[in-house]
Amino acid sequence: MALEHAILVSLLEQPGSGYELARRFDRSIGRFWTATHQQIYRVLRRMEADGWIAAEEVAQDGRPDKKVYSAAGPGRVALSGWLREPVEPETVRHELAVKIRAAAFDDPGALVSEVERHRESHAALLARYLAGEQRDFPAGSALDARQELQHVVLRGGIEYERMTLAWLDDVLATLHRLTASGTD
Amino acid sequence: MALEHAILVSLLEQPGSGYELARRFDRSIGRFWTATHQQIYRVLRRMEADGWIAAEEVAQDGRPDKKVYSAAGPGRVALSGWLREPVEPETVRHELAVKIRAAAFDDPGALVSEVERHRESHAALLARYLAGEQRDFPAGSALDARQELQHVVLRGGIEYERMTLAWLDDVLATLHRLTASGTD
DNA sequence: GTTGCCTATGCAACTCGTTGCATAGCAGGA
DNA sequence: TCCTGCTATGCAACGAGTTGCATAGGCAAC
Repeated sequence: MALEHAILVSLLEQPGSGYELARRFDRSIGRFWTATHQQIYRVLRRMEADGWIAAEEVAQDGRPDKKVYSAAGPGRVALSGWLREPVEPETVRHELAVKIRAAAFDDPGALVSEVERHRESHAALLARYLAGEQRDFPAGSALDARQELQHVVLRGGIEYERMTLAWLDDVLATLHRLTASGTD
Repeated sequence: MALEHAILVSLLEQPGSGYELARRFDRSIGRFWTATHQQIYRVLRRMEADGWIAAEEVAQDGRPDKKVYSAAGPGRVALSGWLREPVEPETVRHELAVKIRAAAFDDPGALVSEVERHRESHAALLARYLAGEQRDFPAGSALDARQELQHVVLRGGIEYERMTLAWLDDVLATLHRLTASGTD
């Protein structure tokens, strides 16, 4: 229900085509709102029909034409209204937590490599976040409102990854303890 | 795609009816996997048809009859196989983060009360987690494998809430800084 | 020179998840 | 007495999200 709003924010930050948006959703925006190109194209058409965004056909040489969208007045009004609505409770889907509880009825050791893979990918993500922070928000630089808000969201991502890494270490230690005593 | 597995884990921990499962998904399991009673009933029927679970009709007095489900052999096998598969990447839906970035194109002050409401509900959840931890896992008690794994999942929830509270304070401070300088 | 990848958009079919409603007996309070 | 709420299950319709496939030109590598 809020993909429209995520797209609007992205188009306000920078106009772009459906394809470009899909790539953004693979990178920056996708950190907190995922979407495939199918969803994006479909929602873009609906948003254009509703007047939330305006499209401009752009011919390119050596590449297919593209439709560049940008946020229109009604879109900004809709975003403003949405901002003032309370957020609906998020639906949680924490598969690893389910697996950890499931491991009690199977071999806890079977989860170790899985958790280690998670640990690696979260460590890599943290490194990327930290590099992005140094690049975009170097210490002591003056930031405008938009940058301040982007930075606080990024700090949230960084703290989330740090917390997750520490927890995964805790999980690994627990699994090792259980398999060590299980094979005694 | 993994609601089946979450239900299986819950039934292995304790057999129960669809209604009872729905209530568990409002409480413990629902912390990391949400589901409505509609989803649960539909999936239960499919799982029974696939032989993953077995149902037993239980007559009650003063209450409607219920069907009590428990995990069957094929269900345990399926769970074991699933445990050994890599988890698919989770789809992230972090509405508040989208709103924070959206606030750059509107009034950041409009978000303050929303973030404060979030803060309160996360503080309440943390308190419940900590109370549950003291109740179920008092310091120095000997735990079996199942309890150890439940505890490490709970510790994850606790650390997540702590991290989130600290971040929400960071968000509030940022919003206040922006509105203070904005109205100068 | 053919194979594979990138840009760019889209259809069709499907599954998953949500919402509203229905049934039905019992318990408790206004 | 009527209204509300709880236990217990379910149908029907809809909307959101996923998956597979299609088109179509250009580019680079082998």
